[in-house]
Amino acid sequence: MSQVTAEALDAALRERGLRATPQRRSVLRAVTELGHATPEEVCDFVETHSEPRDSVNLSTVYRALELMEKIGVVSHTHLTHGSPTYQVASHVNHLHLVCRGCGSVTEADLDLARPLAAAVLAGSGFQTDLAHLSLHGLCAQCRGEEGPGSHGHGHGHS
Amino acid sequence: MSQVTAEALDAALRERGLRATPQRRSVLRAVTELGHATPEEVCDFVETHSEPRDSVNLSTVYRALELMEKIGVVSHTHLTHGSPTYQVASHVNHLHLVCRGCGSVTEADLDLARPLAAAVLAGSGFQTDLAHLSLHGLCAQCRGEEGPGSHGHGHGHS
DNA sequence: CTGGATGCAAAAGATTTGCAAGGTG
DNA sequence: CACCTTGCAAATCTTTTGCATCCAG
Repeated sequence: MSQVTAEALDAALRERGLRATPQRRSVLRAVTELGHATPEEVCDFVETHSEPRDSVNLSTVYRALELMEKIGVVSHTHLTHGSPTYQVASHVNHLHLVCRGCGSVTEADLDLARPLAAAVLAGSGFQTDLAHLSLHGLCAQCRGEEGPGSHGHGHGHS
Repeated sequence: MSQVTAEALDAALRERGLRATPQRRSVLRAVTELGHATPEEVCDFVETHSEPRDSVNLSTVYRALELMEKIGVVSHTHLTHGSPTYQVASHVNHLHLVCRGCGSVTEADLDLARPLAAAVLAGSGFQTDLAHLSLHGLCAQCRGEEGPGSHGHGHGHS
């Protein structure tokens, strides 16, 4: 399946004696539709796409995200300096390419990383969790702008 | 070069009209000796390994780290949820393997990731910055403990 | 000397926690 | 009905800023 449904969440929760609540479903829906989002973005999304009375408290979002990650429904990655971003687990068979130029996040086939994971496992006995893998660098567009011939860093920019 | 010396820092700074100060050298030394460290760890290290009067203020550490990253002397990675960790740039030919079990950080040869970087570049035009690459997962030891037969975490699936 | 750098304290964010009230099973 | 969840507010932590003072060049 390529989409985590409310029922799936529901089931996963009950399996563990946890409760299926409307807030948790809202959070999951937000993460699903946003693709990848920080706790705050999730909060905003829910607030925007529901009746005012259906908004979810930020701390509840944090708790829901942490819980859903624990039961494997979502996973998180560090895209930038600030907050971590969450994504639905079914969305996890992609590498995340985070551009330090424009901040964009694109995806690539996870299979590309399997050889690396295999090599690391063979060499160090370390089992890579591919769901958390994100590559930082420059997207095609920003590469053009920063120019290949430059001397490197030091371009003032906060 | 396999080690960033105080003189190298000095030079890199002056080249850009910036000033070489004892604080910046202390920070660099801390990062060098610690291998990888958060701003706070750097601060603690300096405080521990110098006369009390030579300690560096935390905000100075933040500023120094940011500056040194900009001029390419150090680079940072997100090892865990919390603070980012910095490492000297010359120390960058390693992959970081971050264990979610014990929190340990070990290293592996960066060359292992070059094929991946090449594939991503070819496929998406995205130029991976290998200096920022870290893999999350379970180290050999923790794999043994969490054991394949355990109830595990979110291996579930969607 | 001059302008960049530092320390300090306060400001701004991000995340967590305690607890009473509310809702799910 | 029992107990997990939520909302809210306060407590923590982390990172950033404003400014007067200090020091490298």
